Amino acid sequence: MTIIETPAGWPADEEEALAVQDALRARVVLDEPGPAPGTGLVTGVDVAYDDERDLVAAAAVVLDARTLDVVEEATAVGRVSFPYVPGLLAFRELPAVLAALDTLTAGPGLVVCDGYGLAHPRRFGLASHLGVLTGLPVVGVAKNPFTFTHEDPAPRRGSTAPLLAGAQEVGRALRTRDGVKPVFVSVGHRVTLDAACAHTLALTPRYRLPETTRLADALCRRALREATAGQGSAA
DNA sequence: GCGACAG
DNA sequence: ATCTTGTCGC
Repeated sequence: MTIIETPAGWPADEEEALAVQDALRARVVLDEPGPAPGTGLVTGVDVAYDDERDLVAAAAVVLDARTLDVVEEATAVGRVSFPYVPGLLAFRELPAVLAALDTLTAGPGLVVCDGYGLAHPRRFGLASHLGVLTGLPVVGVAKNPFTFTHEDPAPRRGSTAPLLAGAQEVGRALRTRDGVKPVFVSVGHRVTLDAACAHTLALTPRYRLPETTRLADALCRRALREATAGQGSAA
């Protein structure tokens, strides 16, 4: 496991963060199909917090996209560097995620993260931001709707309903299990929405959430526990 | 102005 | 995100 270093020039407040989103938004690539679902590597990333101790832990779990077997794992621990602000989640999560990704031996392949990409107030959510900073293909799979309205998808696995920003489809509510609440998929970088949904379905043979998300979630929580173990909160 | 609001 | 008991169902 590694220690997180906040990237140089990382925004210190909301105003700077908004300016960064404005500057980077144009670098998002939306016209590449991305890797074929079920092939190569897929990497899940997630972050857990201990606000009490001002600690954050990130995990990256690399899977064989065909078998969903774990190929490699990485974690990183450090200090929280930005508060949670809706629309600015990337500034809170990415330093930790980047640190974890940096320690991977193999290329991560396609990255799946919790949260949104294009389906964002300024069309530059966490998944897009991560894609632009790393150059990797990234998709966002969120557990809850953000600010976009949508119809309820049909009850069968695979059914979708568009997330609409006016007339633009910025993402999809995707049913990954029969009769279970959908997940919310959007494009991050270098992947199409169709492919992002196909990847999400390939990663959900059994549960509502992608295996990548489940494994990364479990791993970053464990990393946080281990970082906390034995450490009193003495000042 | 007020409420809603990924993790 | 995180705090938390029991409970319903396969």
